[in-house]
Amino acid sequence: MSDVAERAGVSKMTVSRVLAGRNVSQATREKVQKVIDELGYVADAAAGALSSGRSEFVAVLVPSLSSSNFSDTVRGLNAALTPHGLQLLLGDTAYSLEQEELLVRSMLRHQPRCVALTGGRHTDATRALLQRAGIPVVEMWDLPSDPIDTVVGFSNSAAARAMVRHLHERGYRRIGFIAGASELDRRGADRARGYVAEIRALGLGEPRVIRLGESPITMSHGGPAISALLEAWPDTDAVMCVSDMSAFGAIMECHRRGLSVPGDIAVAGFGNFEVSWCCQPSITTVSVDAYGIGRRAGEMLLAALAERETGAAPQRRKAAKIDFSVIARDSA
Amino acid sequence: MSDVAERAGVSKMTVSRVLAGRNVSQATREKVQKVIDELGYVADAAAGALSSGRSEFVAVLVPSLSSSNFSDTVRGLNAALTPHGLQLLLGDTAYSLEQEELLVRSMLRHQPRCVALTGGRHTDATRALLQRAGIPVVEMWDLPSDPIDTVVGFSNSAAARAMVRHLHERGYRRIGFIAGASELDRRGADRARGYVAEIRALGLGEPRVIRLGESPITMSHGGPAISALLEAWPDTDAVMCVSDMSAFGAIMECHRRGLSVPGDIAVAGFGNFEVSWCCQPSITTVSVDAYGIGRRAGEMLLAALAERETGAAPQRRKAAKIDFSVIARDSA
DNA sequence: TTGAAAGCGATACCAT
DNA sequence: ATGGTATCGCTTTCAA
Repeated sequence: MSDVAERAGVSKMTVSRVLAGRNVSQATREKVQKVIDELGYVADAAAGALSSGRSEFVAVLVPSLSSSNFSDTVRGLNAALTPHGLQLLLGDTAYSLEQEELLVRSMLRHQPRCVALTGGRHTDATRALLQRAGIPVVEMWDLPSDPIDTVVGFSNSAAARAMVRHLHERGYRRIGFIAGASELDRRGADRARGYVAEIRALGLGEPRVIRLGESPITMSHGGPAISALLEAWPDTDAVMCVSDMSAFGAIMECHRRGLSVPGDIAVAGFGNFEVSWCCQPSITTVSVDAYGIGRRAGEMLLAALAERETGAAPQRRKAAKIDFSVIARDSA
Repeated sequence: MSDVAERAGVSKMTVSRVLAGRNVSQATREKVQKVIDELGYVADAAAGALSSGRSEFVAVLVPSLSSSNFSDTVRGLNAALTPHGLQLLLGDTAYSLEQEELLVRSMLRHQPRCVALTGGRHTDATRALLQRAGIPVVEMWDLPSDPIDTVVGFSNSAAARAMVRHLHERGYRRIGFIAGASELDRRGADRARGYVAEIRALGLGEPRVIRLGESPITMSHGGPAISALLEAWPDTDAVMCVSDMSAFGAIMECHRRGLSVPGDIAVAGFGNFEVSWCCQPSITTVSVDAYGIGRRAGEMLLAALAERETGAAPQRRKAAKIDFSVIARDSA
């Protein structure tokens, strides 16, 4: 920057102002910009951050980067935040709260302006870290009862219950559920709990739950899972899956077995992924706006940031409830 | 850090050394660590970067975050680099070279240790910026003739030609190709070119190319595309798709039309995505190890970094050719 | 093994 | 509208 200043015959401060786009006369600005371009000068963000005490980072933690719903959420966050000059610092927790804690700690070193987390469960240390950092936090994809700060999500359990009711209304009575094997995926586990609760509420007998495969649940888990389900409860007439991915895998397995969907067995998914409406038969599912969750979360963080900027009284914590809806298609 | 130093009764330097895990006596280390934990102290990475002149960032640019092959590549990079304390700075170029330039410029501000780009084409300004930065660069998913630095990729054109030959060997003679509408996806365009070249080489008549949909090409593009193809050339007996996603969409459309795959028409994909082997019929495709590309790219960057560390003579630029192979399945 | 001082490259703040 | 100076929090370097 000194170089630029010298060559342009101005002070460093003026160069800094040109870069920030603040009160500088047209003539000076052009003169300085010319030198910047000639030299290919790129300002050092670390120095800027140190000096101003604020970075342009937003820490974002998702359970998996290769799961289409979370990458859609990341796109939403990106869309909301990038125009404001913010840079996402992305972390993949692999569905582990410990990994999340590690990543939060590491990201906090970069003094992010705010943090977006997935889910409503975190280690105590994570919460403490975030508390101490004193920056806006948003939790996504869930509705925790004890939020850290703001929330953008929905009740996974309620969404699953809605699907059970849908299947019940369609006349299905012997409904199974295909879940992941571990409790690491809290949202998946919540869906399973919602299924069980509604099955009980409707008096549909004992829940039929198959737990199979590590998160993220993918297409390839669906086949073995529905096989196991039909083995355990051969008279099952409908299957709910924790995700459209496994629903698709389950339907493909039905094709292989010569079972018609929904004729012989109905299959429902969750998430309204692209495959659910491209698949033949199209898959009945719960629609959740993954991109919208990210977008909304981004907007809430921006609002919180703006609030601090203006020194307004810290509003009370907000929770944005995201709508979900059962989309009836061919498969159930 | 001063706080910690004071409370622990040592100097700032000692605290710094504890954090870096360098020559500090066991007793001092424990004493300092205790204070750090008590205070919940988190070192400021920006200050560290400024002082040491080196960050822990790696800039990574992909055309799309919500495309499973690129997110697999990102996972590979992450797996290779994270254990070395490096932090990915992820950018989504939306298949635009201009956007890529913008992101490179913005990321260079953080003084990344190295850069991973997708594809072999970039604006002149991007190349100049990277040149000036003087840090290791890797280009992925392609084999450019004029690489910036190192390369981890394969020839998309050769891969497409291999698939044409496979279909030819299987007896198909009237082979079409489903591509995206724009040239923005260079790798997709290369595949289309490879298809045309091989069709010509084998004397299979005029190429039959349908260009439809913006990148990233998804499942929903496949149905309309194969419809258009069959409208233009009703006697087509095999279709190659630029991606497994569109191949899947095309197959689903065939089901809807009552066409059997591959009986009435064969369909081949590209990428060996999960859907290609879960789908019924399973999809013949070109297998490319997306995760491996990322992993390998990460390792090459680490090697380049280590080289500079030791001050070794800058090796000549390396290009790692990634294998691809045609996987024959049920659909073609 | 530990400490003191200098400085990394920008911005905030106050002057002019 | 522009410039001078202190300073952000750490690491490097050198000394003890």
